[in-house]
Amino acid sequence: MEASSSSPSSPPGNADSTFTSVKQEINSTPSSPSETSSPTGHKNKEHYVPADSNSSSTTKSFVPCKVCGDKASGYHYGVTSCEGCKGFFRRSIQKQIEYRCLRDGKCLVIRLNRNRCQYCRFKKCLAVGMSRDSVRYGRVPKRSRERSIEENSRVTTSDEADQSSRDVDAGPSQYHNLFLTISQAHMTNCVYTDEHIQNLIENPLVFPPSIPEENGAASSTAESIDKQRCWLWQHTASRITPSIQRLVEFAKRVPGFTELQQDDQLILLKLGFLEIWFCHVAKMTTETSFMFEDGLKLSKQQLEIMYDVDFVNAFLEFTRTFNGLHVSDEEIGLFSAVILFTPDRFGINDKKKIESLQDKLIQAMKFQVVRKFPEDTKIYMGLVSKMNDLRVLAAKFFVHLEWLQENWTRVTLPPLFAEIFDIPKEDAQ
Amino acid sequence: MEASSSSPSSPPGNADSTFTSVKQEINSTPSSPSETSSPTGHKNKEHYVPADSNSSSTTKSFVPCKVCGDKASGYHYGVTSCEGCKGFFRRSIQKQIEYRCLRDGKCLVIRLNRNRCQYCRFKKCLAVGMSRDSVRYGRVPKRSRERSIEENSRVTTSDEADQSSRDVDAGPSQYHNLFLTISQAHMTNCVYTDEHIQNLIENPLVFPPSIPEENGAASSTAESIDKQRCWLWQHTASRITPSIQRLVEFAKRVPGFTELQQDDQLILLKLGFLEIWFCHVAKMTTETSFMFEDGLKLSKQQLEIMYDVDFVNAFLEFTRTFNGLHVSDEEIGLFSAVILFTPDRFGINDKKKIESLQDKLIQAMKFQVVRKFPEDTKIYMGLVSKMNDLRVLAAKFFVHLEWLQENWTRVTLPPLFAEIFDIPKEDAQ
DNA sequence: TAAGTAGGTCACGAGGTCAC
DNA sequence: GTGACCTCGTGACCTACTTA
Repeated sequence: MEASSSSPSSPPGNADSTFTSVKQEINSTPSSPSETSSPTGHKNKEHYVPADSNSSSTTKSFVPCKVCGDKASGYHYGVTSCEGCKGFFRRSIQKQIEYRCLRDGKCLVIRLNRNRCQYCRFKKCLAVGMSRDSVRYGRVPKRSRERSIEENSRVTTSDEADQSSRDVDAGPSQYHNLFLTISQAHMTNCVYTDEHIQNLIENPLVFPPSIPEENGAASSTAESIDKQRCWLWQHTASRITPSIQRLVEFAKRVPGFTELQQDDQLILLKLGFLEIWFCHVAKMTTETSFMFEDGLKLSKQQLEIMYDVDFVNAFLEFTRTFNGLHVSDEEIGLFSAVILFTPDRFGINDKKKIESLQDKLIQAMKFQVVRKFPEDTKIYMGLVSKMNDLRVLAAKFFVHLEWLQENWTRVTLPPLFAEIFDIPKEDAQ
Repeated sequence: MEASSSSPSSPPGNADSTFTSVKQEINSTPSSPSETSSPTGHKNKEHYVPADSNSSSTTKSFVPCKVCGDKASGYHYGVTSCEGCKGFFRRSIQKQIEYRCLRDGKCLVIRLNRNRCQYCRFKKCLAVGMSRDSVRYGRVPKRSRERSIEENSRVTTSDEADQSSRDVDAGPSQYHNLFLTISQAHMTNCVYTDEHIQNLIENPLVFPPSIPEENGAASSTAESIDKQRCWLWQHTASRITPSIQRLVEFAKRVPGFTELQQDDQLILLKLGFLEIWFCHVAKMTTETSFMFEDGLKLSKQQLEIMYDVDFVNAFLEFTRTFNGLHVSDEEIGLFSAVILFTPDRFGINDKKKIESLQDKLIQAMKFQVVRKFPEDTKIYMGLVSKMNDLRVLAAKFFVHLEWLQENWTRVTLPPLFAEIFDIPKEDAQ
């Protein structure tokens, strides 16, 4: 029950011979960021491969736009950016348009909403260093390779094009940059954001006729309970798996992650996923029910069938207190990154590096939260204390996985899901 | 307080054993001119070392393109020029393209904007003497060395290859050439130009939570004031330092500077920097605030914490009147050169030479300003009178440096900053 | 032969276009 | 107004050629 102990899940050990699905996720570029939820239908020039992808992974290297996180088409006005932001910036400076923000001038600019506020989009363009002065004509010098590598490992969004003076200052503005980068990565990849869930259509899970429903009080046979459990896990697994994929995409955009050795990347993802997922789905949870990203709703009773009363109570208690902190989506993103970079996961090699990265993230989170509520460090402290709760909760969850590890033949599990939770697979050759 | 007296700063004395950072700045070629602010990513052939750097300094010899000031790659079409201008000129004469200027045909051609007006770029190419007739093939004769030296000391931009008829005229056109050379150097290196600052994102400095803000009137403890002062100097120093570097780059491109003995170069930079910096940042200053090149904004109250009411008032008064002269960026550049070549700085050896160089600069400035407003010598006189104000202002600033000289352990100061303001350093071996 | 440049090459990005 | 696609100018490198 002590939080500092490592997760009960089995260590990845020889990470080279296993976890093929997770590795695939890490190494392959996503078809498009969250293409699942929005069809922008990219067909950009594929020639923009600045890093040449020798940075431990990412073979095809998806390069995000510094402004909105969409797929960058090249280096425009001094900044790696997409066709959209390039065109928008060009029009803005050509016509010298004055924009105005209808809100507080702090809109988060991501692909999904980049057209909602021109003021904040243009502001972001400038913030990341777009400028007519920074245009680069002609062939790219060979050192672009080194530059992109170095750029990747730098823990900041500021492009190499902008004033070095900004780099001198390792303080607040760096933290804010880090916050923006991670917010963007989170908002692009997570589907449990306020925006995504506001228009959900509830869809309570009902058992099929083949599985007798326990509407009475007494008639619950052990057999029907077991069938229900299968049914519940089936649905749960198919909905957890996309979240794993998205976490991988998120992780790849957290500065420093792709520079870790691949074994460590795997361990962080494998042992961090659940804790992060709990944070994301907290807002989907009420006293009596839990809802997935697609509106599928499980009642508290159904949850208790899957797990047990003890876990469900612990889970509901966590979500209740976590929701009580009133953390914004952006902050949840930053917090997710902090959890991801937990240095003392079992089996980690380069603990030091992860520790220092987490340190930066924690500083950024502290800075962000304290800036928002200067009078009140309660939220920051609350988040920190939640890190322990999450470990405990995840440990409890892992216990219930034992049922799956025994009954894996009765549920069709996506490979990625099976791998991350150490569940045997069909083709165990 | 008398303007003719030397600055209270300690004289450089044995310049050989100290000021290593400043010397490094002087002697080393910049990775690229103002690469800090723009990533044109140069990696030209390094073999272009025409002067072989025996001119007192410049060991690696950055040679600017006569057309745009970018790093020259050699001698093309009779002119020391960069790959860009070489290719541009070749294409222009090959295709016999007729260009047109969308403005008044007087665009300043510097690296940052050389692609914005082909007409003015081509005009500049011709003006500096580019021609198909002037091509030089094959190995460079030994006399190149003498030529480069002579070329450097000549106070003109006109290349040695161009029509000698132009050289006969030592009057107005020479001043205009000097003006163009210095404008180019200034626009390339200074970040406080209109173009750079037009799209700044304001970023008011806020004290971190660890430093209690004095929002009330009475509760300002001496201790918190002191902490605030540290914080303010920290930010200021990290932003002043790049300006010092840029001034060195600027100075190296003012005709005659690199021919001075190194001790004199150091003294001019050391004692001239502040005055020049005040001129550059004047436009960033309003009645109530001051802004750095990256948008970081200090309130008048914060300035008064750093310095005192007297200095802040003097500074604001200077900026107010200086801004009232409505001097253009190019003219600020020329004025900066005039201030740089102040002959009566403490410790100067070759006063005569500096005097004669400053004389030329003053003539050029007068010529330039009077040409612009023929009916009105007020601006010229205004500038001249500002030279005294600047000395007084700098003297007042130096007094406040005493605080830093005592508290240097509490602020992390860049070596260059520490050196130019005589602040003790960690490794005082 | 060695040093050094004109001209060619082609990866790239600015700016324009137009269906949406 | 937006952004996928297009055209064309740009300039980092390269080769061929010139001259000491």
